Amino acid sequence: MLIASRTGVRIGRAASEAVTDVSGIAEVARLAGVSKSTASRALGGTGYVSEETRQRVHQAAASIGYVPSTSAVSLATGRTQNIGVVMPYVNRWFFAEVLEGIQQVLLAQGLDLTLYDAKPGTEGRNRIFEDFLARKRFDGLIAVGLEPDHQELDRLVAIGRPIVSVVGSSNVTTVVEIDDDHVARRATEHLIALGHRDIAFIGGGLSTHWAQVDRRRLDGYLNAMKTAGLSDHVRHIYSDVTLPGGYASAVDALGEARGRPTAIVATCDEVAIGAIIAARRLGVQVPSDLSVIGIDDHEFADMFALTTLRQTPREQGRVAVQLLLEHLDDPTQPPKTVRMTSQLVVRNSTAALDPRASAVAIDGRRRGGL
Amino acid sequence: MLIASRTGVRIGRAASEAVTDVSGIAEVARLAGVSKSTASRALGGTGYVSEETRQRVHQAAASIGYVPSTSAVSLATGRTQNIGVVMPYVNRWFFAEVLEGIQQVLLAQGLDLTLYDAKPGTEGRNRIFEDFLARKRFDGLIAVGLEPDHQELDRLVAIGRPIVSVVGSSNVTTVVEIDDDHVARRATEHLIALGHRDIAFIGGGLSTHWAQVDRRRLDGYLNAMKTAGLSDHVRHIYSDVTLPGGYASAVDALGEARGRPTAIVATCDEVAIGAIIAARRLGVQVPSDLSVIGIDDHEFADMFALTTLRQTPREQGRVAVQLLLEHLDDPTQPPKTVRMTSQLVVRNSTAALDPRASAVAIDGRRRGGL
DNA sequence: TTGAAAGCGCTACCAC
DNA sequence: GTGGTAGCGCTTTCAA
Repeated sequence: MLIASRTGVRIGRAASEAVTDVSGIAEVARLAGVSKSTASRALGGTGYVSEETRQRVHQAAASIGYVPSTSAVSLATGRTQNIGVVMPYVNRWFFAEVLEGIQQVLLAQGLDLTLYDAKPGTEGRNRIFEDFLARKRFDGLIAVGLEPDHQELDRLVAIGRPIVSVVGSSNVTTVVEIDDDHVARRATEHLIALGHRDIAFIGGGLSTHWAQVDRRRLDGYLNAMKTAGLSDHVRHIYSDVTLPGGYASAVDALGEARGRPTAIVATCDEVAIGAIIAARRLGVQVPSDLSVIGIDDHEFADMFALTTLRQTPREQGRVAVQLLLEHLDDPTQPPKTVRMTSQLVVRNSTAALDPRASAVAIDGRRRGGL
Repeated sequence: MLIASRTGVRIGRAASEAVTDVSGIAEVARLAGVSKSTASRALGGTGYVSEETRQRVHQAAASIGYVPSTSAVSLATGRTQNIGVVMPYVNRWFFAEVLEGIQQVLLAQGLDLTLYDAKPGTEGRNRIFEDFLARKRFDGLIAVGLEPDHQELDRLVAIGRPIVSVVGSSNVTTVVEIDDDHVARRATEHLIALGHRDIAFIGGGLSTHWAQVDRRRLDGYLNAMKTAGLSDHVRHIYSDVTLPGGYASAVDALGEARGRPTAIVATCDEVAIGAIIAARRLGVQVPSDLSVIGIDDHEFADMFALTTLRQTPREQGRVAVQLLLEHLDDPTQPPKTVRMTSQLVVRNSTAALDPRASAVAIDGRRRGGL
């Protein structure tokens, strides 16, 4: 096709451009026998147009397959009909799910989605904050798990467009999130209720990005342990917040039977699943030797029979768009925080503590303590 | 805003727009003591401007933090400085990797990325092809594993913008891909060289989307088997092309020792890893009882010691952008096909066939044959 | 209810 | 080298 155009492009080009040229709103107006303004009104649904003209204009538009030029519309109205989405990763379950939720409602609304992949510590991230966002090629912004630093936050505010954060813990923008502290606490309490005492927390620490979320979940774990009088049993296994990260850290931490926790609270399902795979590899039976609980309800959770606290990032994405659109309609609305609920899904990775295992664990602890 | 504007916004509007107005190129020009045209030339880098004026203009621009209006620029130049990316999934390793590769070079080039998530069989996909793409909010398009049907392909061509496909098998657009047939053949040959005869292929079939890629890989497997005189040993285990899909199908297929293949070629690493997890679950030792080879070199491959044929989707994404930009520079270029190489990565999921296992397998086959 | 005309902010052509 | 000026394609007053 392109090859063909090689020989006689001049003509092809000219012709094709002529076709495009001619199919503007002016042509629609001409065909319908009205003025540009009337055509615009008829098409846009704004202002008074007689039903008859409206139909005539619409037919004319349809007949030439009229599609308004987005840049012309944007220039004239100040609206881009486009939403920007900034996130640090797109290759992790949570982020991909949120993105799909966002995309889904944006498509239904006829709005475009411009993606900014702001991976922490990259040159690309700098450029996004320095150059890309300033272009304001969007009517509003959704920031997913961004955790911007001070400077970045300033930039964000400076663009002067409505922003909704998903997992943002921001007091300046509207936020959609779950109560991380509370969720981690419930996860820990589930284990405590099963009789576990030597419960470790795995996650956060190696990676810098999830710091805030991880910190809150760690706090939830610590609070639950403290409340149960188990502060002495607290243990934090540092791990990258990825499946292989959880695997690697768990392989290290679960190697010897002595001192091994009887249960693990993972900062998210990916880490939990990594830990389960590690346990299997080490011959540690889940859940009889080791209980594991996660947070997410990841798409792999079912396959690993993982007990977890379900969150629905896709829904969070949908809600984020909704809030953003509301704000676009009425910019006077103050920022709000929407807390999504989360539900315990019990599968088969957690079980009541085996008395013998307990004895070993307690023994291990004693030895460690002495 | 809209509500407000009805009552008395006139003022608010005017004021706020005035502020925006003032930081346009006209203001830059005024500050630099030159005309708008000169300012434009100085900023755009096009046309003759004395070094001195250029500096003065740039300073003026910097002093007020001038950022050109993208819609105005687009309208005037016909260029959007934006690239559209259409893909059916964003939550699968391959697609996420390609997307990151694309984003990476786009960011470096100062180009925006508009994402269209065209999940097969959804209303959203229809809207993308019917409405969104027709808006041409982009200078070019990258289609990743899209496998459009006839009608969709027509739409694609109709938008009249350059297109590059990643995994597209298209004769109308430029394509970046690996040689799926060849890669699957090499995977199969690796197993044959290790002495395996009962080699099954797992993948494709349940899902419709990957049909073409899967078909090509299946063909590669079939060809290798045929060449080795093993056509009688051919077996296709149908599986969804996901990790849980591979797991579920493998659990079904590997249940009984009799008739169990001694080796598996998976259509991709996700399926391969699913199969490995299933094998472990069933007490089938990998690689002593079962060899598994994949295609991808997925981020989990190392953790499962998976032997695989590496492909680098991120690089494919980068190359796709490069090709697109070249085409944008010189639209007369005919479409081409770029084949990325792929390399065998031997880890520990494949091993030479154990004579005893072979006997059992052959026995099983015999029984099946009678 | 409709049409004329004035921009939206920028580029690019054409004189100077 | 530089400065007018005419659009890019659409929306939106303002009059009619």
